[in-house]
Amino acid sequence: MINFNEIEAKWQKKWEEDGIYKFDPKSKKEKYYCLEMFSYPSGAKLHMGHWYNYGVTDTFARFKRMTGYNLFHPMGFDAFGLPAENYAIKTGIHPAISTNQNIDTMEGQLKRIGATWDWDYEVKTCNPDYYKWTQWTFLQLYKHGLAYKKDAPVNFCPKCQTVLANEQVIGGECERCGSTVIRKNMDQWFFKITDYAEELLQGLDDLDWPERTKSLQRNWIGKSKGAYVDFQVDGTDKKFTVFTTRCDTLFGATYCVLAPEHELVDQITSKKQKKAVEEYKIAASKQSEIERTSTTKEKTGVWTGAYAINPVNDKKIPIWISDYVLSTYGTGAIMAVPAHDERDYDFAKKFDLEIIQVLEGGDISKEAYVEDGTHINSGFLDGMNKEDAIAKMCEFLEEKKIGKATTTYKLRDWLVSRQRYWGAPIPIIYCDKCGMVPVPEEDLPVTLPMDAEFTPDGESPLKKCESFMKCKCPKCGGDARREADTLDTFVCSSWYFLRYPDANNSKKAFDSKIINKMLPVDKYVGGVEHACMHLIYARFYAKAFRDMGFLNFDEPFKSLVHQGLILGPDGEKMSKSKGNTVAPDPLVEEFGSDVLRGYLMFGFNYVEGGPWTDDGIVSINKFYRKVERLVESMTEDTTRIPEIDKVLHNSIKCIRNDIEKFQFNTSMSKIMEYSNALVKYEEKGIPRYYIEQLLLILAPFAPHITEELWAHIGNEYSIHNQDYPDYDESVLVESEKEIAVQVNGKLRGTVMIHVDDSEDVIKEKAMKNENVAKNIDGKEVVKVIIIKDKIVNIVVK
RNA sequence: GCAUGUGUGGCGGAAUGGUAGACGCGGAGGACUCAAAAUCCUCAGUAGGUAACUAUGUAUGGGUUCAAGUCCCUUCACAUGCACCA
Repeated sequence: MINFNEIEAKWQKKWEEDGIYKFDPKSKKEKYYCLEMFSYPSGAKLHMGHWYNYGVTDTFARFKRMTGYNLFHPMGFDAFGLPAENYAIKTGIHPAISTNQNIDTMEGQLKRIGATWDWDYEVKTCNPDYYKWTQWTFLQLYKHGLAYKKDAPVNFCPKCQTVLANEQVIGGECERCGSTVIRKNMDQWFFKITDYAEELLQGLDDLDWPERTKSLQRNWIGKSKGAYVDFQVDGTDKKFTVFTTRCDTLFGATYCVLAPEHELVDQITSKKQKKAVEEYKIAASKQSEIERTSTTKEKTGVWTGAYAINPVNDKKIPIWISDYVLSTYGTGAIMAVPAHDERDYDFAKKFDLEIIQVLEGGDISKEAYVEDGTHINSGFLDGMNKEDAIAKMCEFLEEKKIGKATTTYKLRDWLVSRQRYWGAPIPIIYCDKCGMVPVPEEDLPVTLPMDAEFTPDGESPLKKCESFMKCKCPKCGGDARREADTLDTFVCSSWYFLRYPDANNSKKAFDSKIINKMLPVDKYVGGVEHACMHLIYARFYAKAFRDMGFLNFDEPFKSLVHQGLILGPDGEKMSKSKGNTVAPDPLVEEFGSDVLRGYLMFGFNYVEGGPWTDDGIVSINKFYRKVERLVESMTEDTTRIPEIDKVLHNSIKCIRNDIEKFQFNTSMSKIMEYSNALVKYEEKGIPRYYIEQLLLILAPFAPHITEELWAHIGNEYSIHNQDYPDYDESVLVESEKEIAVQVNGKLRGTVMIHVDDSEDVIKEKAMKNENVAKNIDGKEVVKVIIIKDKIVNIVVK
């Protein structure tokens, strides 16, 4: 019996020495860029999720390799970030040291998977030779007006002591530590991702991505078509603009609401209302985001004492402020149509404001009518449906120059400043004379100092590091200060897939000629949790750098797959606190890497995942032992066995088809079917050809075992350089076939038919079947449906 | 509330509108063995029947079709995301 661990170590060493998986840029074969999301070296250990992601995807990569592609399959580390820094704060070990230690351990563990990664192209984002180019990408965005600094209300996590991107705030809480995020005004760097909102949305349609992920991104981008409408404040020359998706209901607008933060509030508030308004504003600002946006909360608000003029009927309508209007969406001001909007209805009822019905239907004395209906009480819109009324109203507004059709997005610009140490410094210099000056490209990288004090206190750690902060202005040469914030780690990971194919280029971030040939990534595999962060940022980067002329493509990931989640044996998410984690390492020790990989492929639907079972892995072990036994029964007989040929070719056909769909479980089951067919001939001995085919079809699934057995039967190294078996359709054509016979759609029997049988013959055979005859006896045959090779359905009355 | 996805044996999970439950785990029976392990063979959705077979069955209720796990509509449950988004 083979000792799986021994042979795995042996072959891994040999593969590495021979460099058999090294990418050949000069190859004539078509490239295939297979990429897993790179790993974050926070914990020192690889977990089951890594194995599931990397081990299984490697089988796919190997299959591509054996089917004639020039495989490019790199791996690297997303090495900057908070966890490493927090770990450092706790232990006192410098993040540079702990991160590199973690990377070393993880590399060792990754290598035990026996994957086809080409480590020559490895990328570590915390190395200066990488973040130099991250900084370069920042400068390009800056140069093209896509990076800007702004004093703005931002999400601040009091525990992590840093600002967060919108994408990192989950339900008002910090994505990392769960603290309640507070809002704070700070001077921050942003990337103008909103410039690409429409393109990011449109581009989704053509991507081979899971529907769920596309829907998450669509949702996040949050396109909404509507109109701006200007309202004059009565008795003044001031006006404000509202955003509405239903400008057709303007005749039903009986009041307006401004967000408490709206700039006009102070200017229009009457003396009498001043105190109430001030108090309300203070109360609103004290609330956390969660309290403020709770849907169950009762409506609150205060009248400003001012009136606006409804532009369609010149009616005076009161202007209120309320926290149910958000300053961050639309214009921070709304027109309220209480008859047809639930929120406005609640508000109007509470404060006894007028309600005018402008759409037919419902009973507005009880609740808001939010369905569609014919317009009433709406002047020139009366009798129209929604679409016509919206069009007509937009026309009216534009003609009168008091509004226009527009589109808004929920997507905000990407906030990239972080008041943390372990990240790429932002390459900007502040000079008293010249102002804000970008670091010249030739001065990159702006090196992260190793001796900074990084205990967080709300200030950027780098600010306290004089040796870092002090510099000369690149323009005038005078004394200047550096930007003390670092870049969000998502910036580092927004372009790493562009670096890989040209990873060792010391002159440029990447050579466009190479990148344009090697990208887009053909298959990208990773967790769904990145749907609205990494995956949207990376798309933005590709589009921005296309517009700068660096790239000739704009969608970095043509085809995307999310692996499911491997749960604990109890069906719950694995977690240390629940004590239900299953670590891969001991399993590799016990069964070997091929067996673990095998179970991960066979035991789950890849995109769904599911609970771990120990029995499952044992079954794969059993299966590979069976393969070993079959190999032992090999003979040099050269005869062919038609019965086995049929199973073999069918299996190959199914596997080739299923692997493309990431259906490793069914692929494995087809290999099992084939080996079951061989078992029948085990005692007589199995001809060499069938054993070789077995090893070849299994090779991407169990790379070490098949390599060993391939050598064992005296074949030339390496099995992984062989072509993957193909099938012959003609072998699959059967002269005789059993098909089902139904009577009125119910199965009543089966009959053997011959390929040459005419429909009449098939019909006759079907009718003659004993049980079928019994079921149609005494009834009138209305119709006989014959689907060749599949089924006969006899319809009787 | 909105969006997306999921719902199939004891379990993991299969099924281009065409014989539901492939493959595997677990289970029962048998072969080999002094015995066990390993291995091999057979059985198995559920109910009834010795059996042939019959009924029933893919969350729910309806529909389209000669034929529905699959397509359409209703309801329910679970998961994920967004959420006072005007």
